[in-house]
Amino acid sequence: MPEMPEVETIRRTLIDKVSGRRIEEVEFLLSRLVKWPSAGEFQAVLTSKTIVNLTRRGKYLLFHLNDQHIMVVHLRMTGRLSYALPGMEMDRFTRIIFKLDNGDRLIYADTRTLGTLYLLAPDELWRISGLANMGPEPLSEEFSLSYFTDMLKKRQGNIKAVLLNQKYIGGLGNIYVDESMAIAGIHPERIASSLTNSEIEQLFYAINKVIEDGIVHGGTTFRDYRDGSGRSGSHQHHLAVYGRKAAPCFTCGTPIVWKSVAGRGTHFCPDCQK
DNA sequence: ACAGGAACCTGATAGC
DNA sequence: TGCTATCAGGTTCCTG
Repeated sequence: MPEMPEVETIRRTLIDKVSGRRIEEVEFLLSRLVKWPSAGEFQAVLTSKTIVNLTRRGKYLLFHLNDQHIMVVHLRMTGRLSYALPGMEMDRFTRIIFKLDNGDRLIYADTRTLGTLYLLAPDELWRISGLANMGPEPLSEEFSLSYFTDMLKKRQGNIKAVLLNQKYIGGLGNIYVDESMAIAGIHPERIASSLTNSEIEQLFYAINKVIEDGIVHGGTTFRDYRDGSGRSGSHQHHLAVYGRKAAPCFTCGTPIVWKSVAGRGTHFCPDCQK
């Protein structure tokens, strides 16, 4: 579910609360979400460790611990991380509970249970291929117009598939990809290498703008997404095409088309996007 | 390299 | 009301 703006919002709403907190106990309601090491070892190593920092790379959250280990969390489609005070009602889909030294809890909840957790030593990040092989992120220095241009010129797949591929750009997902293409006026089935320099520049601007706005608005809440304090985002009120199947395009009034592209539900204006 | 589909899961909703 | 089909902010693996 969450894309870079949502994961970044979760990071920002959690960092001050969890930093400096010692994990006293890890309680599993569903231990199979831990992919490395074994659930037992994950629990044993994590217990009594202190969280010293919380960072993000693409859609991954990295909890840095005082012994240099890193707990890596990927929320996939419906994962949620939230900070809970004593007496707060438990999320119905709570899967893992981290009990903290001040009596509060960090809750991992996940409806579809597709999320993944890892506990790694600093030199073990290669174990997560999606993290190790991730491309540059929007809004970063590495994600430059020249990188973007050179990369697209080499790709023969459709632009939608390329933008979703985390090894080329880290952090984009289905919503923000559709929005970026809408803003740039690019049809999702265009072959990436066929884009002109002018189109590439517009798309580059659109991607950065859409991600920046998404962060400013605290993410997009369609159904499951909540930030670290349990609050919804508001970027859903600023979407041009995503979730607007058959509704009139804000620019030309033509009904927004829904079609499966690159294996994902894709929204676009057939008139504005060429 | 790339496309398409399946798999991993559970739940909400639309349609009949 | 109730049953069925479809879809869902992701990623990976397999086949062609």
